[in-house]
This record gives sequence, C-alpha cells and structure tokens, in this order.
Amino acid sequence: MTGPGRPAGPAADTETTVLTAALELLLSEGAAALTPQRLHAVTGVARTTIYRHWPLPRDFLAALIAVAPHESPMPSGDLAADLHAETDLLCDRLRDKPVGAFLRALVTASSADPSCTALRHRYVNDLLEPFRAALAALGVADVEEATLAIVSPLLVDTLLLDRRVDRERAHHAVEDVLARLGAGSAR
Amino acid sequence: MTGPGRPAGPAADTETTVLTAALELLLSEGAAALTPQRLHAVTGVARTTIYRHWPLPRDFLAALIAVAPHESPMPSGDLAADLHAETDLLCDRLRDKPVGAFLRALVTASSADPSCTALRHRYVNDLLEPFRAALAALGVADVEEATLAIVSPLLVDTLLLDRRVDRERAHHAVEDVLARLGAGSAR
Amino acid sequence: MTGPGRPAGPAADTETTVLTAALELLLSEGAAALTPQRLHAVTGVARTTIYRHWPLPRDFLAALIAVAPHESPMPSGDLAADLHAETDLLCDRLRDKPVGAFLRALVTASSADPSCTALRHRYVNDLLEPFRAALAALGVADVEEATLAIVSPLLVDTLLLDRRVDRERAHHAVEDVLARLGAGSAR
Amino acid sequence: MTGPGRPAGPAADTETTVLTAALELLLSEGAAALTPQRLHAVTGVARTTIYRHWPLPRDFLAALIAVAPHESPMPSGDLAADLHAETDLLCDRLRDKPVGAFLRALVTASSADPSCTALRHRYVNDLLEPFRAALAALGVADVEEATLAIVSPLLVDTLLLDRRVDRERAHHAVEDVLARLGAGSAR
DNA sequence: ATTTAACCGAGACGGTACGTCCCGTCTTTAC
DNA sequence: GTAAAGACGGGACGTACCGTCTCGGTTAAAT
Repeated sequence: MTGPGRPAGPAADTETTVLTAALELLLSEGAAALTPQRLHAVTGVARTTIYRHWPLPRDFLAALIAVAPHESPMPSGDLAADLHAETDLLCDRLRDKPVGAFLRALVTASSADPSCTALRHRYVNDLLEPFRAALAALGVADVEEATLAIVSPLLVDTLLLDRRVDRERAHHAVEDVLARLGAGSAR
Repeated sequence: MTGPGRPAGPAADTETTVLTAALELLLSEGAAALTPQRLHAVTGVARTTIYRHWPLPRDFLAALIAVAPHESPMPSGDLAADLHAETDLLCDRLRDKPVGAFLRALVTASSADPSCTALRHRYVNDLLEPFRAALAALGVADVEEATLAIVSPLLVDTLLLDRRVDRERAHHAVEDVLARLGAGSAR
Repeated sequence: MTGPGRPAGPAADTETTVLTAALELLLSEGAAALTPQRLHAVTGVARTTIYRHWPLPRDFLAALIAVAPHESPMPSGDLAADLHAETDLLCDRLRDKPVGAFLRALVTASSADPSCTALRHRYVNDLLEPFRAALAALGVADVEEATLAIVSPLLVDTLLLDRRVDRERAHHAVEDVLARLGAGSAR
Repeated sequence: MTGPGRPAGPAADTETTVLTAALELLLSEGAAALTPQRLHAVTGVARTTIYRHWPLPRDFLAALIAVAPHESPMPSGDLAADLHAETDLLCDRLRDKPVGAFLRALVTASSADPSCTALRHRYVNDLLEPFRAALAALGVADVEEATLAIVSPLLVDTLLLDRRVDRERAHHAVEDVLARLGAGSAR
C-alpha cells in the first residue's frame, strides 16, 4: 500500500551508530552486554528506537554477523598452498579479531535463547566451509574429519583454553592431512 | 501462612537437595537457569538459604564440578588399548552426560564473570590430562598436539555444532597418532 | 499473567491514586505503614512506579503535607474572637483530622531519618503561625510563650496521652492569655 | 573461633550488659535501633539469648523504663517552692537526659506496635504525677489544666521543635498558675 | 503547500529478578 | 537450666533491567 505519505526512507544512520557500538561492546564486554539499555547508554540512541530496530536480543548478533566481512581471499592455483593460506587466515581471525568473541557470544547466547543455535551453526559452518571445499577439491576421503583435524584444535585453544592459536601446529596438521592423502592415493 | 521462624524438625540436607536440582537444571535448561531464584522455585529451599551457601553464581558451578565424579577407570597394560578406552569414555561423557553441559555452562559463565575462566581451564585440563599422560607414556613427540588432535574434534562437535560425537572418527584419530608414532620411531 | 510491557490505555493518574491511599493508610495504620510495598498492595500500582515517584520515604510525607489544605479561614475584625475561632479550628483538625496522624508520623519518621526533622519543624510552625500572628497583633509581650500556652496542651493531649482535646480548657487558656494582656496593659 | 556451646566461666551478667548497651543505643540512634540483631552486634551476647530475655521489641523499652530512676527529690515544706524545684528537675531531665529520647522512642514504638501506647501513657503520667500532686495539694481548681500549662510547653519544645527547654518561661508558667490560685482564693 | 507516513526521543508503567538485611524460630552443642 | 553458634524460612527493601505503550516533534516524500 503506497498511499500518500513518506515512503520508506531508510533515514538516519542510527543503525550503523548502534551496530558499531554493539561490536565494540561485544568485543570488550561479551555478549551479555548487548542489551538495549547498554546500547542506549553508550550511543545515546533512545531505548525505544533500539527496540524498534532489533526487537529480539538475537537480532543484534544476527545483524553483526551479517555485517562482518566473510572475505575468503584465495584465488590461487596450488590447492595445498591455498589450504595453508586459509589456515593462516583463520589463525589471524581467531587472534584479536572478532571471530573469537563471536564464537563465545554465540555459545553464551544460545544457552539462554535456543533460537540462537541456528545462528551458531551457520557461523561455525561458514568458518569451516572453505576448508571443506579445499579438502574436497583435493579428493580427501573423509572431508569432515580432515576439516576438524585442522580447525578444531584452533577453536579449542581459543574458546576453551584461552591460549593463542599455535600457527605452527596448525600448518603441521595441514601437512599431516596432505601426507595421508598422498599415502592413500599412492597405495 | 506458616509464620516466621525456622521450621520444626531436623533440617533437611539442604546442600544435596539444592545441588541435585542444580545439576538437573543445568542439564535441562543450561547454565542461565542456575540462579538462586530458579533453584528456590524448584527445590522449595528458601532463597536466603541458597545465598548463604553459594554467595556467588560461580559457586554453583564450582560445587557441581567438585561433586561430579572424575573416574578414570584404566589400569590396563596395553598403552594403545588404554588410549582407545579413554577415548570411548570421553565420547560417553560427552553424550548425554553432564560434561557437555558443563562446558557450555563454563563458557557462558566466564563470559559474564571472568573469575570463572580459571574454573574452565581447570575443567578442560582435567578432561585432557588422561590423554596427555597416556601419550607421554607412549613417547609421542608433541604431546599437546596429539592430545588436541584426538579430543578437540569431539569438543567442537559437541560444543559448537551440536552433533553427536563420532566415535569411529575418534578412534581413527587415535590410530593416526599411533601410526605416526610408529613411523617416527621406525624412521 | 499479563506479560511484560506497559499496560495499554492511557495511564491512570498514578500520583493521586497513590497519595490518596497513602493518606488513608497513614490515618488508619500510622506512619510505619507508609511503605512502597504496602502502597503497592493497597493500590495495585507497581512497586517500581512508586519508587520512581517517591524515591525516599520522606517524600511521601512531604507530598502529603504539600497536598493537605492549610486553610486559615479567618478574615474577621475582632482579634479576640479570631483567636477563639482559630483555637476551635485547631481542635477540629486535631480530632479525627489528619493533623494528629501527621504529627505522630513526623516524630516517628524523623527518629529514623534525620532529614525529616526540617519537615517536622515546618509543619509544627505552620500550625503555630496563626496563633503567633494573632497574638502579636494583640500586642502580647511574649508571643511564643502565649502561643505554646494555648496550643501545647492540645498537642500533648493528642500526641502523648491519646486524649481527645478539651475544647473548654483550650478556650480557657485563650481567655487567660487575653486576661493577662488586659491586666498588663491596665497596669 | 570458639565453636558452639556455652562458653566457660560464670555467665556474665547478661541482662545488665544488654540493657546498658540498649540505653546507649536508644540515646544515640533512637528506638528503631533497639533490635536483637543490633544489640548482639554491640554486646556480643548471642542473638538467641537476647530473644529469650526480651521476646518482644517492647520488652526492651519496658525494661529500660523500669530501670530508669524516678527520683522525685522533694521533701521540702514550701509547696510553691517544691513546684519550682520539680519544674527545674523536669527541665534538667528533658535536656541531655534520657527522658526526651524515651518520649520519642515511645511515640515511635507505639506507632508500630499499639501495645506500646499503654507504656507511653504510663511514662508520661509518671512525668506529670508530681505536678498533679503538688497542684492538688495547693488546692488548684483544675489540676489537669494547670499541670499541662506548666509541663506541655516543655514537652512540645523538646519533642516537636527540638528547642532547648526555656527554664525561665517554665517558671513563669508556674508563677502564673500560683497567681491565678491566689486571685481565685482571694475572690 | 498541505497532507501523511515514517522515524526518533522522552518517559511512564507493570513486571521479574537480584542481592542484602533483618526477623523470629528451631537445633545442636557445650557448660 | 542457660548460653552460644548457627541453619533455616520468610518478608521487605531498594535497584536494575526488561519489554510495552503513549505522546510529541521532526522530516521528507507524495499529493
């Protein structure tokens, strides 16, 4: 219905103001701080307005994830090299980048709101996807096992042990997978 | 109306009553439900009493972990067989046993209360310790890497992807480690 | 269960609702009943709302006193007659009118919260003021002494002895003051 | 920590210990502070013990009043002089002596606990009694009116206006009563 | 130019939970 | 019998958020 009146002018930059602050809050204080009250206090945007834009708590996380860049910078030719590059990228994103905070936030949020688990699955799968693709292209037998063999130590180090990811071990794991691949194909 | 004053009769064993209910709550509704109010509603124990016993939220988790059994039932002779047994045990504990819930709870809790991270580290390390010990006894070069190679896929499956642990892949990972050990010693 | 959120419809006039009930409570149960909890139970207004309007206990008393009428209905010509009329009015207000309850409440409240003493002084002085003015107009030597000679027996009867004020004695006291005035001027 | 159980040695004189502290508390913080909890904190006497000795809050006040000395130091011969002496005594007791605090406490307490009003009446009447007796002996017509004419200004000054009693005015009131008596008897 | 819809701000309100404090009763242990 | 220590249920307190709703004011199209 387009009667007389102002059509959907996306109007102010409220959204970006709030989401920027939301990201800062998420990184500095965790997912529990992502509350309308808190965002109002930080941004000055009225509480009412925030509720209008993101009625449910999970909407903040969803919006943040939607905004976050998913760049997979890998148009190389060498499949093995690509795998190493992808590993390097993930290590970077897990260190001081929002990925670690996002993972914690998603675990926390879905413990309170089951409707967040889907979000969490999507986010983790988006992290794993490049590895699955690369390993599938390499002809690995059990793609999922190989993917987790490379990625899961990094996640556990970050999420459960608060250790900095060990780049060397990560590449070592990649080489193991590739070695097993060669041995298998050579057999 | 029961009027003021302590109820007559010998006091019920408050601690076990509450902790039992707390465990049930943790398993059924997650860490966010582990609140004095909720425990009062479930157990009938007065809110005040609960605060008296566990003044801080983290005290519930600490008490539950302290109570939970840490049985490591493995006095076998064959080191490799022991590793497989330990793996089986962990798979069991991650399925329908409290371990998964504990991990989620610890991640959630330490996101709100930094003083819980120490608890989380201790708990995860207690999970990893048997593997570290077994692999060290076997003479593995990088014990930590091998431990995570076996355990971390299981944790990621449980914690982030809500998939049931894949026992077969777990044992496969154990064999890979053992095979690499043999190859390394043969080299 | 009505769910969260503000109830629909234009908000009832909360302030008058609560203050009316507060006055009734004060008269029927004394100052100790003037508590947010109690007012919530009586009026149905949410406890939170009550705290928003009157954050401190003394705010109830202040609001009630501010609302209570301070009518001094006396534009007569005969000064002596005016004094008797004022005395009658005070006797009325001390019987079954809120003044007695206010006095008790103010004594009670200022025993717990010293910031109420100022309120009490103001209230008592407002009671005494008409007498001071009338006696000053009559040229009484020690206005304060004469004022208290008339008023204080009434206050003590009401406040300390729970006796109904004795109108006859009050007027007798007025006449004594006037007589002494005549004797003094005649001397 | 000495653990539960009655401590060794002959029990200290609990009653006087507690009542002494109670008096101090009453004078320094008002009647609202006369609570078992508070007295335990001050005296170290176990809460249980305090409840056993004074089950109701009003029991503290009753005990304190019972202990307080009611000395009426007046074996003179001259009735008028005795009245002035009694007035002086009351002025003294209302200044920095417990009487003022007792009065406030009794008003406060009876606003919460109606069973205290009887106590209050008794206490006030004990204050008035010497005056009533003296005035009756002098043959005053309306004893009650004369009593209040002398005493009530002092009480109002102390209780409602927080002013120091005006000794001069008090004696002036006494003389007024005596003068009226002479005039009446001379008529 | 005037309508008209979309948006924002400020704030009131009912409600739930929190963590604390105190109350008054009861138990247990010790003298 | 009396005292101390302490556990317990209960009630109230004051605070913090939450989520909903009302009421104005502004702005930018569309008529």
